[in-house]
Amino acid sequence: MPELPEVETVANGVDARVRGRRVVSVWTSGKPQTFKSPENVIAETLTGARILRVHRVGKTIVMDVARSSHHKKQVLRLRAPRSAQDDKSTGDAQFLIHLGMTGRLLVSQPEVPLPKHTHAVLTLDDKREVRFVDPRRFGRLSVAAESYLGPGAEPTTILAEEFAELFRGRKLAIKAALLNQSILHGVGNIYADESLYRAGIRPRRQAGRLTRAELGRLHAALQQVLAHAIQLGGSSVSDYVDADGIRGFFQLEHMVYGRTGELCKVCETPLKKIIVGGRTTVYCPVCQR
DNA sequence: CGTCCCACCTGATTGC
DNA sequence: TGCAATCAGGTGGGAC
Repeated sequence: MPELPEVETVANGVDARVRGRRVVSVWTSGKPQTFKSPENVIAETLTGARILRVHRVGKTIVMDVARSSHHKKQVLRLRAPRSAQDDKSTGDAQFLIHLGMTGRLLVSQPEVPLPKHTHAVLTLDDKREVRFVDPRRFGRLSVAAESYLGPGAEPTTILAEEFAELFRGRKLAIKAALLNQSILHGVGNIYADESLYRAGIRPRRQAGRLTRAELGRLHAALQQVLAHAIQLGGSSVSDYVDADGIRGFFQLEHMVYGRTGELCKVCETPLKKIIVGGRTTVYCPVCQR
């Protein structure tokens, strides 16, 4: 379920429900590849911690927590070697949740049965549970001591000049560049195709060869599409739901994604499907040049 | 280093 | 109905 608008919707929903609560216990599934930090480190970092807020960086959900001083000592003792930097740390930490393709982060009453493929449960001081559920197990959980910023630029706030600069000299296709999280973070297959359509640019065009005008259109289209999708709670393509179990509505606004062979809503030409950057890509051969 | 490609998983849908 | 093939919102590591 996971591009920037969906991740932001989930993060905001979880934030509204759990901000200020304390984590009293942590359970993890033991499926090794789900955990980027060792499971015991995740459990020990979060147990007893207060949730300060939940937000989004790129496609990653970030839960800021404050640990008690007693607990902080325990966790730091596990990390060797210790540095002076660690000793000066505030005792705050972050729980990072990447949803992969099928991950969900849910806040549930304890009597609601655990869904199949649940990989982590944080029990809160009011008995409710934050649950991470992920059938395909492409999602990842970790904890970090420092504030996580992510590798790429933030698409919702980047200025047009800086945006254009990201693609200078790049030989890869513009669609592949949009998907590359170390260039720009948060954009995935849906919003790459939708923004390229709205900007009138073919997905296979070399990123470094786009004109300044085209990059200006792409910057504007991408920001509009992301803002509109966030407003509608994201796109529910199959089973994506927010923290309340409610589907998004941006899928009703899709012009190309998932519409292979259907007619372009502007010129009525059949939409074409190609593979770019290893991903299915749909575009209008007439409207996109 | 930049770019490309495939493996990593389960489940839903399609096609024979 | 049954079973195999195909496809899916994403990455990360290895090859070139």
